Amino acid sequence: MDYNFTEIEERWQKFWEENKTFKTPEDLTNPKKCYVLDMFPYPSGAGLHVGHPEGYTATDIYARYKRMKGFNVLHPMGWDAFGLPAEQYAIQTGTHPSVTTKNNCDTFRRQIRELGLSYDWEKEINTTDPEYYKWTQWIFIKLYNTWFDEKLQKGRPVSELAIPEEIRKHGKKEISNYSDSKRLAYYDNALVWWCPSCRIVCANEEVLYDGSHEKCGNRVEKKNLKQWMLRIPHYAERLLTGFDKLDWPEGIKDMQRNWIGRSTGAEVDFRIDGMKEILTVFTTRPDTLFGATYMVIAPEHPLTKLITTEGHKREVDNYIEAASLKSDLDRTDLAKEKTGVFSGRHAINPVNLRKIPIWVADYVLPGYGTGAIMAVPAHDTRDFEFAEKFNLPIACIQDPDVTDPDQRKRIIAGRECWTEDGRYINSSDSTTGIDINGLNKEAGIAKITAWLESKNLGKAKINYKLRDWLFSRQRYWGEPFPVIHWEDGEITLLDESELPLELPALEKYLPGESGESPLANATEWLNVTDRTGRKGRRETNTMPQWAGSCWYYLRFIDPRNDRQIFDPAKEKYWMPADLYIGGAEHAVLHLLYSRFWHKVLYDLGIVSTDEPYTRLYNQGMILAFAYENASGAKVAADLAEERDGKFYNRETGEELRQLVAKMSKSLKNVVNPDDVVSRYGADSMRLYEMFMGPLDITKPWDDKGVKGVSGFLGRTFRFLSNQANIHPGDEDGEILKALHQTIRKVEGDIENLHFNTAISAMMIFINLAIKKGRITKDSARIFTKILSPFAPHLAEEIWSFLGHNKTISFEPWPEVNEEYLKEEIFEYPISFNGKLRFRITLPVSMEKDEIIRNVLADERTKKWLATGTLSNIIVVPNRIVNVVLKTNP
RNA sequence: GCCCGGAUGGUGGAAUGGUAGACACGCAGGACUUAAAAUCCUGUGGCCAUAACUGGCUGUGCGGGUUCAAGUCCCGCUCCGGGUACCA
Repeated sequence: MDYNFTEIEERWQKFWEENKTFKTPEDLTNPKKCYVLDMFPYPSGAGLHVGHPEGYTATDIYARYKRMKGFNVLHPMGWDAFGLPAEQYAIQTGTHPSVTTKNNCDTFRRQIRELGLSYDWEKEINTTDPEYYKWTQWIFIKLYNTWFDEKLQKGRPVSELAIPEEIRKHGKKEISNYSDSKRLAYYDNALVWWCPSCRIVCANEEVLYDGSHEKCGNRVEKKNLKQWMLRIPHYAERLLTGFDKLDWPEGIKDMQRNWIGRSTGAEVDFRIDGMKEILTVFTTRPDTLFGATYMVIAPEHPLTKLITTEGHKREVDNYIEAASLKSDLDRTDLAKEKTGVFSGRHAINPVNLRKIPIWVADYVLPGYGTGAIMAVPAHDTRDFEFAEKFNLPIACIQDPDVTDPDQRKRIIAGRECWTEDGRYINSSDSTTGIDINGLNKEAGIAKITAWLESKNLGKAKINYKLRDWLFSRQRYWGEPFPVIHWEDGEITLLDESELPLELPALEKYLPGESGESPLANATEWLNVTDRTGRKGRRETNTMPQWAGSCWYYLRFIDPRNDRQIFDPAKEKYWMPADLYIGGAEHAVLHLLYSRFWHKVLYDLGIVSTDEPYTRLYNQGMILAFAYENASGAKVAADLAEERDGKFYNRETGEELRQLVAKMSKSLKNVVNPDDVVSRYGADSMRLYEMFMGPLDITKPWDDKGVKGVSGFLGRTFRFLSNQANIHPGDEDGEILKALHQTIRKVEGDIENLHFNTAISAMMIFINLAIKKGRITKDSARIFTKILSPFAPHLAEEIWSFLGHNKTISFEPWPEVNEEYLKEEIFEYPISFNGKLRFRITLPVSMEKDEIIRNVLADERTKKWLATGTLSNIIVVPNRIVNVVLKTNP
């Protein structure tokens, strides 16, 4: 019988749908549960590309396997549908984004269904559905009403915030300001990145290092705008320690650790000569205080203007002005050439009471640490560069741990910078009584920090790079904030009962050039009046796209609940997500934001776990071959033809160059999953996606590879669907052994997400079975079961041939019978000095001595013994024998 | 610059320190066919020897090292990919 995949796949997709095969079990008493989660997609107009099904197939195999293992499985899919493309389209055509979104979701859903992915569609969610974003707004209210208790390291309701007497006596306004200063969500003037092309503010995270917007590639500018911010840095420590119990790739944990950027050091107070103000700096190297020969203060620092002396005022003001006009791009661009001016003022180094000049320079950033530094040019490369340029003194205070005597001389003379360890020199002072000479870095840091603390001159301090999260966008197509700004300046949030606050209908979606959201045009929606007649305006910014994806995994648990965000009993049962797969592009932002929200919800008792995703895995990117001709013009991939290892344009015959690159329209190398499905079938598509290589690596799509797996499925189908090949007798020993080896291999590989080798194991089995010509019905059943998570349509079809009328999806996963795997004999590789020479077949139970006797007795051994003198024989039972010879000269 | 990956046949890739190249593509030869496609069978890292069976040398980016034994562990590089960027 021919393998008619189209017919088979349609039939089973229909069957699963009609029978609600993959409906999530309602019974919460099964102790075995498995929540298998995909990063839900943004439904773009282009439809699915082959990168999507990679992760989806992996989770699908895992979910199907777990069902067969007796687990209750939650495997949902939904749409992260707020976002710019639908809004851009609305601006151009006037089509409401919800229309565009609905069409795109329909396409995605159809494509996903056609891949035979076993999602429970009753759990489908859409972040743009008011019934969904109602709860996004609800969480925002929770964030607003939460403060972070440093002592308990825990978020708590603002109602539990103790107001200090000091504040209380200043009245209501001060009290309210005080709580606002503690809330996890706050509204403030912020110097923010603004993309003039998208007319939107961007989070720091969305601005690339070259100063361009990651979404559109255009240059961003700084703008001062009133914005909503979230105090994620409060959770920095918890976000770091949370990793300990997570089964995540180390690389992703590292990326998040870098992003959080914890650094330990000390804050040190410097007196300013002739003023009562104190200049506090943060340093990771308090041990180098004796080498601090000048200070640098950021132009934006509140003390900068104050400390500047009359004679330097003009110069400093000009510098501040210039720095404020510079975009951060310029600031980074000029990184190679540092700039700065002298303030005219000196600070007093607390360790030796020497006066050191205070400079103003923009290589010190206002947002990190205290916005001012002590400069130790001898032991910090940036300070060294600056000092060299402006002829500032460089005082080496550390005899470096170097072997090169010339280098050591240069360092001690202050002609070269040394940032590693060494022994302190010139690091004592009789007036202040501190002395760290002779110590190394670790001991020096400890001693100086303790001394600073004892003299009340400073304290140990931990700093983080992580900044407050800019949480508003000047856009229409996002969640509206449940916020009203009153004419008297008060800000109130809607009551939970007033949610959702729906997006109003608009005629024009274009945002204002000054940073006004298009919602400012929705007059009727915008203006509100309270009972007392006080007038107010709704917040016109909307939430960023991250908002909806921060918590969607929670709504999947109970998506139709209209009274609660979810039923707590269900949350307790299903959380945390046992497996979460998606692209590494979300390694930092989505995962960090999402963990942050989750921890807040945990602190408030809304969720039962501290972390949302137990096991995370990143699929690699799928690249594709692209072709260009001699002049560099791209040629569509399907026009390229290979002959003798060279590539030619099928139509013009000109020679082409093959490239491997990301799929893109401009390279004309996009592979459309629909084409693959119609040519080879969904099962082949699934199998190829998994067979290409390890899930986590970047790999190129090659149509020829699909042929390989499709051939395997065809052979399997033809072999197992032919009654003549299925016999009623006892199973052949070799087949039985291979079958059970295959079960074990496939099971272990699925658990480890090594799908490529699982597939190759199944290929090996089928090749053997075909060679043998027949197998028993039992073997056929077992093989069909282990194949079913990978190629579910085909497996269902064969399962029904084998006489079953129920779905294979819940058949128990076959057990490995160790009896069949036992070996009587082992073919020992015999090597001489590590080089394999020949093999001897011996019983597995044979003792070492006996093995050695057998090896020595072998005719072929004599030949090799003649090349040297026998010195040792290593026998690793059932593995290898290595004869060690001393070679004759 | 710093952090993290990676480098294995013509290609994608396999290998708990123990038989390198599983499986698949491609290629070559053969069967079926009027022919092609499809399908099936055989071979396939490189080099050398042999009529052949077979035998030898060599081989996992480069250079060292540890070990009876290294693709795998250690040290030093090169190149490629990802992240990050004056973070004090």
